[in-house]
Amino acid sequence: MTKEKLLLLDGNSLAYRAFFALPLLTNESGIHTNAVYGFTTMLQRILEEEQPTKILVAFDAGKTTFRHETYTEYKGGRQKTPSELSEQFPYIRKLIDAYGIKRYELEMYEADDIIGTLANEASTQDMDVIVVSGDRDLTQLATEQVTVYITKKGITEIEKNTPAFIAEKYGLTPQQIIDMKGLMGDSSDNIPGVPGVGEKTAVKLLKEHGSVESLYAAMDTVKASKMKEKLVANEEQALMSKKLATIFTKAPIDITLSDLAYNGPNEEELISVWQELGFKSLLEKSDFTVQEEEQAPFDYEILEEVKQEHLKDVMAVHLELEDEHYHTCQQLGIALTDGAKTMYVPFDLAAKSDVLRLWLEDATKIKYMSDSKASQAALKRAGIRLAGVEFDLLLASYINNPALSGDDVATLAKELGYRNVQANEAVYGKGVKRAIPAIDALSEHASRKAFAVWSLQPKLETLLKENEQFELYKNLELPLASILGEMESEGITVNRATLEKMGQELNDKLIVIEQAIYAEAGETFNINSPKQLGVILFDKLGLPVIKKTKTGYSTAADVLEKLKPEHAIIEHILLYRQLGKLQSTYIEGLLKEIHKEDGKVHTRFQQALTATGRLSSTDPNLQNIPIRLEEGRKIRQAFVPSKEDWILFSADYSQIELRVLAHMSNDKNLVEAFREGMDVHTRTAMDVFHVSADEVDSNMRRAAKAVNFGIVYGISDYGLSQNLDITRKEAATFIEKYFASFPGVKQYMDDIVQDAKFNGYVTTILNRRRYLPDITSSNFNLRSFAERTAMNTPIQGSAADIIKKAMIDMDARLKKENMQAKILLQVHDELIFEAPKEEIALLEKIVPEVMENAIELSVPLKVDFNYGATWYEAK
DNA sequence: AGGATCACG
DNA sequence: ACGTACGTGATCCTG
Repeated sequence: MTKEKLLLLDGNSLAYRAFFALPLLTNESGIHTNAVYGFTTMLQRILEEEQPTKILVAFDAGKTTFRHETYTEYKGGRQKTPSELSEQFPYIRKLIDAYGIKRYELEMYEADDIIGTLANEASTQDMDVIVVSGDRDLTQLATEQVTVYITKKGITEIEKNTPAFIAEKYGLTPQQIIDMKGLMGDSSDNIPGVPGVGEKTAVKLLKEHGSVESLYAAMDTVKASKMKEKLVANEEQALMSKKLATIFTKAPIDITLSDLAYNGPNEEELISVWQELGFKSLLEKSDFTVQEEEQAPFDYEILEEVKQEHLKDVMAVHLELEDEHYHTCQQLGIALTDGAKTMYVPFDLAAKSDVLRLWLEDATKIKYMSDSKASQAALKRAGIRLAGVEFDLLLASYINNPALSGDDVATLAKELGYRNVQANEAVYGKGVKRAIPAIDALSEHASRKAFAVWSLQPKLETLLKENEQFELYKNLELPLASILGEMESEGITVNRATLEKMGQELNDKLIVIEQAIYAEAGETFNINSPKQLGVILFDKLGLPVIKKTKTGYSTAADVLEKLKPEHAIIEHILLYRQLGKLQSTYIEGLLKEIHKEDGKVHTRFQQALTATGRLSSTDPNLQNIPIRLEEGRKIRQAFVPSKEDWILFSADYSQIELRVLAHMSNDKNLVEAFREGMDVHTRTAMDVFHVSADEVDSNMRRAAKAVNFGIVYGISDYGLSQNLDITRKEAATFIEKYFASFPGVKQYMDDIVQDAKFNGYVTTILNRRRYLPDITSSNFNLRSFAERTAMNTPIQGSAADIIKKAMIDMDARLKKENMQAKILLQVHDELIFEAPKEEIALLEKIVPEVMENAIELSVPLKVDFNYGATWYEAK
């Protein structure tokens, strides 16, 4: 075994050094990063050069230490730590944790004392010790075993203080460094020493007498001089100074050397911290991404025929797909494992195997999978109706922590410390080099995934149960996955001809507007380029600059809206933008997504993506089809039922988020408003403006509505002022009046932020969690954002819980009633169905009934509905 | 690849 | 005093 090497870092001192050595760097979110950056580069270098086996970073704990008992002025008169530095300490701690390095601080003691104590302890064992600090005092710890590294010139150079080095430099032993300081003092720590004695004198005296004590013992022999008078006059002060400068090596620490083992960084975590801080150069230099995981050998078999004996009652199953577009991509193969034997079946064989198909369709045969919805949809295309999924790694991992990104098995597994599976990128390649690998690599990759799912199932279920989230996962998300899969596979019919006709008309209009803009600008340019547009508007036409972005002038709609009276071009640009958006995103974009085979679009609902528990929709996104402006709303005319004499039926929750807020805050006034079936915005206006219901005009209601939105988002006066285009002060008054009228809401908002600070997370009605690590950040921006999130997430997330539950109940009810009606889409607070006309009456009864009773709140839920021959008409 | 913009709830 | 509304996805431009 190689000799142990202990690295002891003086966290505070190194952070200070780095801070003052480097210019004030900031990252994208405006946090200063120079101290963290300097600290990191220094740490990287030392790790590389020294290869320590144990590490500790020590920090100073509080302001007072035991030294203050000796001398209350200790470290007095110091400049307060600059806020640009103090805001970096949380990141330094985060970084150290990501490295897997232990850190420690102790009340009443300084980092020096922790380091001294551990260095001392290590010296009793056969261990090399390296101490790193920016503070020269630490050199007193140097021995044959302990080398003290002191940073020089900021942090770029290091001076290695061994006893020999110190002897050469000062002619003193390391212990005499303390005496030296006792005599000369230290202005930065406010240690007085003997006035008039500097380094030279101190060294000379110590060479002659050995120590402060012996110097005073031998004072009689010293020749009378000014210096002697000073020494005599300050004897007590010299002895006290020495005492203050002495590092205490018997601090009552409760860690031992064996706690300090260093096993390398948690790469995921480190990369994420570096990304957060914007350390691009370090990310590029690091070999983390290219580093191949050392793969343990893996045993599996490629089947040439699937036999009954291969298939067990409980197995992990992985359907390997060509890419994430599971409605269109090629299915490559199926891997199966029962933990003992792992098998791979090429998909062409699987598709032909009745044995395998029957097993996959058998709900009593239990399957553990990851992203079962993707598999369900891709199998359906091959005529296989997947059933019996009892575990889904993707969903379990998402419920456990929705912040974790990755959706492939390797990423999910790695987050749980399981590494015997490769990233898709490593097997398929990326960018233009991406290709389906040969059968041996492909089959092993898929097999390892199945095995990973098998291995992680117990662990995740335990984690979920510990957090009381197993119900949410098993009874909500898992069955929902199957329903969403059916919705996606069913798809919604889009009338190509309708879109193409709209596209033609739009195109004609766009050409006219484009010419008008060029004429008004006096030249042609790319209207879609904010940069070029900015030059035209603000430089050439000299319009007033209202807002700027990072990259230049802002030309966003709210800015242009204010510029409307200034120039005729503005209106044209706004119209060009509006129509251009419709053309590119909703006409051309949607046309590209229509499947030739069935004339439908098949979106993918991302079920494990949002931080709040909502779904999202991609390829195409069917959750942001225009509705607010009439021109855009017409796009909905292209969405039609799949069969003749069918209709589209749309049902949406009225004010679900405010109802959730009423329920959770239990605010008397808000609860009463909903129980009495009042218009909540009108009610808010009455309270805020102190008027009666019939005195509320449209402007008052509009303002009240904005306040209600603000409340849901985690209000700020600035945000509200921007939204309503009023002054901050006026906005603040609104908020004040709102809270006076709805004190329960105010109480809830305060409580939820407190809860989040205490727990580190917030929860929804069905116990969905969102962690908010920034809630205790010293960075104002980050903390404020986390606070607003703490207020908003339980509301948005609980609304998501409710509609998800409604979808499950709805699916069951449609089956129970033997209906042909199908749920096609979910748009956060709205469900869209298609059904034969004959079922309209029944839908009108059961849809609101099921949705309104999905979850019982202390206020009623209300559902509005409509139907028609197109989505446009179902309003 | 990231920013700006804009579509939705 | 600090600088903002919460949650998404698609398209276009630019470096």
